[in-house]
Amino acid sequence: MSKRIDTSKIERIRNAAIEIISEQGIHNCSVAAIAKKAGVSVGYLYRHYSGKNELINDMLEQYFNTINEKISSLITEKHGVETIVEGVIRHILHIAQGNEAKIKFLIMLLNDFSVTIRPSLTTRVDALAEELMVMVRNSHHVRQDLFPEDLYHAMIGLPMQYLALHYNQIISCVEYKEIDADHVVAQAMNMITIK
Amino acid sequence: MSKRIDTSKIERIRNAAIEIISEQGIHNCSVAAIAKKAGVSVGYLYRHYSGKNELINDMLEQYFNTINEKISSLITEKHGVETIVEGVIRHILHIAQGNEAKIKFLIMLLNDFSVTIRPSLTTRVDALAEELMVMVRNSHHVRQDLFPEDLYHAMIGLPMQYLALHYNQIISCVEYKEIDADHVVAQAMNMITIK
Amino acid sequence: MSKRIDTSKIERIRNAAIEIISEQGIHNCSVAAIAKKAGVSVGYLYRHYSGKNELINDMLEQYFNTINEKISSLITEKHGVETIVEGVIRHILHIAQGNEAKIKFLIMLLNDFSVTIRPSLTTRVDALAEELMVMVRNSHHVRQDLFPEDLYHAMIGLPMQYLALHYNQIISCVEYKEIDADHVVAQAMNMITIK
Amino acid sequence: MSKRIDTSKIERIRNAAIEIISEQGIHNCSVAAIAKKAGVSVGYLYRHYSGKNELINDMLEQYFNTINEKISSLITEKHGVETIVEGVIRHILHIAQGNEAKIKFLIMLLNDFSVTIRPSLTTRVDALAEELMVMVRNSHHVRQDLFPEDLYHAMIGLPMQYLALHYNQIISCVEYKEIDADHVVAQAMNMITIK
DNA sequence: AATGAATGAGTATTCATTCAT
DNA sequence: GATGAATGAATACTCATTCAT
Repeated sequence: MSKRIDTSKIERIRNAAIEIISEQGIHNCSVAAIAKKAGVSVGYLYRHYSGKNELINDMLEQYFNTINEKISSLITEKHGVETIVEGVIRHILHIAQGNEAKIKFLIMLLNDFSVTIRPSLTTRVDALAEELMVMVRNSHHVRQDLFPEDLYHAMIGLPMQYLALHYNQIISCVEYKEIDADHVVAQAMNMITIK
Repeated sequence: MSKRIDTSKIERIRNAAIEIISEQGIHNCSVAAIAKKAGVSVGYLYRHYSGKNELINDMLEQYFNTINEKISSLITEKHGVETIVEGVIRHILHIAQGNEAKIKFLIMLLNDFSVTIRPSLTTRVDALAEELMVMVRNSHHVRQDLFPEDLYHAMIGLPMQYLALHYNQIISCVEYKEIDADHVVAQAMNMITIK
Repeated sequence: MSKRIDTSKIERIRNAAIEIISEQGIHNCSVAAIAKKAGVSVGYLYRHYSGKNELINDMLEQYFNTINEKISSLITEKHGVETIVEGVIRHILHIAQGNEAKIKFLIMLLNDFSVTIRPSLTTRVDALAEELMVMVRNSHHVRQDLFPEDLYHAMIGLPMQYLALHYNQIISCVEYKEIDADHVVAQAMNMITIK
Repeated sequence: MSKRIDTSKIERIRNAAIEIISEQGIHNCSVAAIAKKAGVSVGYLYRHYSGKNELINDMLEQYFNTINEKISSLITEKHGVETIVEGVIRHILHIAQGNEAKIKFLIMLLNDFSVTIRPSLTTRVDALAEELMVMVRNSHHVRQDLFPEDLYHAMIGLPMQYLALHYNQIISCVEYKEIDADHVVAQAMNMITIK
């Protein structure tokens, strides 16, 4: 083996970070704790990230980009807006089933206004939103008064909202029920399609 | 005046706290900074709250309860579900205009899963949800397949989502546009009313 | 007793700092070690100094100023240049006898060019130098080609040089001999008086 | 060429080290920074020096020895004490003009009492001092009450003192003036010659 | 009751040193 | 021989909490 960056270590760092953050919040998540959980030295972490902030921002960008890639691939596959929205919602709920921490991390960070989102991420989201808006204009079943943000809410905000409620339990009756993907998709459709 | 707890001091503490937290996040908000901004001694703060956590939880409960009270009063006024949903949305967006920090604080805390929501709050929300569900069942215009959480999302989650996007700027084009309350209300209606 | 800044604690911090620094150097002198040696908490230290740098700079200024004050008082007492130079030399050697660490600290700091000397200190030294230069011009026994820096070297640099050699032992034969104040004074006189 | 230690690399390491140390102090000079500036791997550095301390001590010895060699060669050339003292002073000031870092490094280290000077250096200095003292005893123009340390101060301490004041700017008026070698030599002569 | 001085555990980050390649 | 990735102890500094006044 040549001396090469051990990607599994980086992966372990990321996993450790989202697990700790999703359970204990950004504050209460120390670099030392991440390193320990990842089975990596603190110094190693700092050789790959310039600091805690960069690590978190990188992860936010990377994980959000998995959603962006899903959107991208659905666009490439020539699906219609409705199918794309449905696909993204199911994708997000699917991730949540396999890796609760990942989605918790995303929801927490997107709603922590002390975190500054990188321009590179915004740019990418903007570009996708624009592509989708073009499709909207060519679609008969989709409301024509939609804004890019409406698509964002239908595809991403809505499923995340359902998940957040599931996690924070502010309505207790939701507790152990699985989230019904069909139901969330139906609500999203209500938001974007013509009655 | 009798020797009573000086509510104005408590109020100042709360206001100082949400302002600092909404701007800099929970972890960059020190108790000393809150006390200083509130013009109160650190010791005073600790005589009324057992610690930083209790202060934050108290505030979360109190501020969320202003929304609950709005719902309660609308129910008392014998409005229908749709009117209530609309009223709550407009209420939230109205608060946001007058006191951005308050809503930012609520959004941040409701999406920080390291914060444990007090049973007393959950109980209250559950009770209101149940009352609303009863109204749903008696309403012809409202979907009968709704769950309590759907009402929550329509009334509270949705406007907060619009605000969050406004604050975190993950779609940049939303930047300086004011949030259109009518549009948010319309989307909420799409979610809960029969087409 | 009223709540007042405990000056003895500050004094203990300073003493701890010069002792550690004079023995182990600026690097190798940690804030924690200073606090521990002073019998004070780290937090206490930080309530009085904005950081390690400020502490060190403050001490440098304060200790150098004890020399400045000596010069000042000798000027006020209407002594001639030669008497002043002699007085300052004896003062420095006297301090060294009672508190080796203090002088070691001063010598180390004045010769560590990574330490930036505060303008307030420079200003004071400049002013005293100017006063002395006026006296020089009115004195018949003193060389007229002297620069302010020559006075500095005669009064301060020279005794400190003798002490430094005593401490660093680069000439071993000096080792246990006491520094002969008369000898140092004589050398200083050779530098400033007319043959 | 045979497999021999690559002296140019060692030289580069030393040059890198004094440059960084003279600008930023010992404690802000990391081994990694030295190696990088020298274009050498950290591991290479450690194959030749047992650690940072040894590197610094070696450099101190080597650079101080360039002065010793100057003294030695002047002795060999049969110069008198006065000529030797003058020669050394001019040598030091000359080095300072061409390589400020080298002299700064020497001054800093000689006045940092946490640095232990190696016996090998002390021995050499003592030997030279003894040789010079013999010359002193045979010279009519030179004071007979001089100690070895007086010679040290006249030759080495004094010019370094002038340079230190130039670097630390504790008297600001010295700022941009070049150091006048003749003046320093004259002061040294005042210290060692009979009036 | 009210204050804010004092504490010290906890944090992010750096860097001398080692050692597998 | 050379390298530089990896380590983890050490450091400056912060801040929730306590308690004497």
